[in-house]
Amino acid sequence: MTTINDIAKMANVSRTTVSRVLNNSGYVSEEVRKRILDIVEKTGYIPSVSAKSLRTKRSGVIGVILPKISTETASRVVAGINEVVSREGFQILLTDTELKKEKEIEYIRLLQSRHVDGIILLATNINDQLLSTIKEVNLPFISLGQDLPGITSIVYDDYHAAVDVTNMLVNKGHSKIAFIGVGEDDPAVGVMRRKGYLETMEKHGLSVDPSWMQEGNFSIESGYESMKKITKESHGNLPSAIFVVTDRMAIGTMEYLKEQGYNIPGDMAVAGIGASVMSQYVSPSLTTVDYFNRDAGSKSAQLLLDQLKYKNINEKFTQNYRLIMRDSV
Amino acid sequence: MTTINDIAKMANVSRTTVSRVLNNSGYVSEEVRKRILDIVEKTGYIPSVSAKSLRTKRSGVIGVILPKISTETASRVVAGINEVVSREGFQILLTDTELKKEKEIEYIRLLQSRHVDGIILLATNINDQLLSTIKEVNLPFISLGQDLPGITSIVYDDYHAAVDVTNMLVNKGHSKIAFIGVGEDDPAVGVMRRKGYLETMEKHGLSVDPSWMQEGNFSIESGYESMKKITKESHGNLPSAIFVVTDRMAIGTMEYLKEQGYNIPGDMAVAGIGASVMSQYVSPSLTTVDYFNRDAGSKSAQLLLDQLKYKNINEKFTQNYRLIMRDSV
DNA sequence: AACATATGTGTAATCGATTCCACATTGTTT
DNA sequence: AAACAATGTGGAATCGATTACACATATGTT
Repeated sequence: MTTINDIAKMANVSRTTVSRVLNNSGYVSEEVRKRILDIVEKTGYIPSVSAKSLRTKRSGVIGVILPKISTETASRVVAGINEVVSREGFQILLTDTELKKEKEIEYIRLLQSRHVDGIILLATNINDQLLSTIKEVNLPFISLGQDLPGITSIVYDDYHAAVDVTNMLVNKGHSKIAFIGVGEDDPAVGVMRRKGYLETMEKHGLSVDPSWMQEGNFSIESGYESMKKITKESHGNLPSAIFVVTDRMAIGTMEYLKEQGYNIPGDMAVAGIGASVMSQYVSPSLTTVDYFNRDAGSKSAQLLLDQLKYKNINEKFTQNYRLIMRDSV
Repeated sequence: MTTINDIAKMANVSRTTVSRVLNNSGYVSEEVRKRILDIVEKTGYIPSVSAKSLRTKRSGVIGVILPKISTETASRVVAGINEVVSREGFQILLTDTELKKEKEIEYIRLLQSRHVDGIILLATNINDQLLSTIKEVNLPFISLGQDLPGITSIVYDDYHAAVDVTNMLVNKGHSKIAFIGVGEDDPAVGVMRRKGYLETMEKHGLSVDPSWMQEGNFSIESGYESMKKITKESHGNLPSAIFVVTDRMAIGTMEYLKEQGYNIPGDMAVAGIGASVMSQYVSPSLTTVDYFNRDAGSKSAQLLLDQLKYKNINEKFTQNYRLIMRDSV
């Protein structure tokens, strides 16, 4: 490896001067600058990031903590983040909690030790230990998808999206609307979407049979099983529409229905959330909500970079969304 | 930030001793070890990775270069890589070339300057400059998906997969089989899959109308357009089956066919490669080839770690695959 | 008892950059 | 012509770890 000292020697200057050229700081004569740049070019010299970051306390890396790496949402968000940060010469250090809560905290600490310049967390839950860890590491921090108190958060409008979907189903003439959600430890997906559904049903004076509310775990399979449960447990009091809180589970739901010979949307209307590519190509195509994940990713990244440059702002942002009407309703 | 010096002072020892405790090297009395560990625990001290890696030349990070971050293949591969490396305490530094070849080289250099311990590259092409750059950085290196001469590569068996798909279509009674491929600068997807198709057609003595061979760019849209071209340009000599080299393009192909009122597989059989989740849920479900991307990812990671520990092996591995018969054929 | 070996700890050099300070030269202002 | 500012360059400390080497003490072997 060639180092700054090698370059200095070759150019017959001190390493101070080389550093000045490389960082465009201080005075350097045009002649020397050119000489140094030529040598840098020729040797393909690249400064050691470790040395640089040891000295400057900045690494040019931002840490991203994902609940699950191989999901469409995650990869869209990462693409959005990458778009912004790479433009400014930053790199992404990826970590995957595999949906285990303890790991969120563990990875925050780990990223800190790696001197990342900031962290973007896609949390799946909220707890005190998580919050205090975030406070402790004291780094520019963005929460994406969950509203973490005291921390800059950019959240999806889960409540209103759920309200809109439910209203839309009601407006289409449905009064018996079922719901497949996820666990309540996830405030965004588990709590807010369910709340939007329940309150809208109530507002319209529509009753909800207990058997109509099932809980999945984000997988296609769990959507399939939940739908099966509804048909089994509702004893003839079958809903005419179902609101499933994620596209993947909605796909599973549709699979079961199709398998059982139900017509979609004739016998049962289905709506999801997520606007996965798949939702467009299943048949019938799935009515869903687009959360603009990629935009959410770039926005988080932008906010993080802002925090890095200026103050530690603590603000809340709500991402907007769009209901996509398709053939499943 | 607390440093090793702070810990040393608090424990009334030299930083050498602290380092020994932290790295389990050399002799340290049980008493001192305990004293130090207690302090480390209490202060939440984490060693600076920059300092450590400046001194040791190892970072605990492995670099991954992807052609496109938000694809199913990429996220599966990354999941596989992550599974293996995180188990050994390594982190992933992600970069995305956005399908631009120059960036592959640029990122290799960049990862080098970040002192990554190794690199996994998902290349989309091969050229001399790329090869020489890889030689120069002289790091444990794995190429996934392309066979790079002189470099440990783990490749998909594109040729035989294409042969199998084509044979399968022939065995189903098709003799007029079209093909949608990608550009030839991609040796794996562009060249090998086409070769498998052409040679198999030839072996069966089947002719290929020039209009039956189109080229897309991996996008769903380009599959749609290619199919449109085939119907337009074949002047009545329409194929009865089509082999599309990626699932996404195959989905686009099916879209066009369905839109035009063709029956799949009655009027036209369609086969893809990739086993995307989507392929399972479109209708009709798509016959495709499963490349076990996740396994390929973990295998690459495992090989990289092996190289790190032992020698710089230079071997070639061929990943196996599986033809999945579904309803589109 | 003499010597070798094992155990425990510290000193100081080192990794490759950045940056404060000093110093020299040149140009500008009074 | 003296004083001052602007420009250009280098010396040396520094960031926070690792590690070769030296040294002291304890233990074991003949």
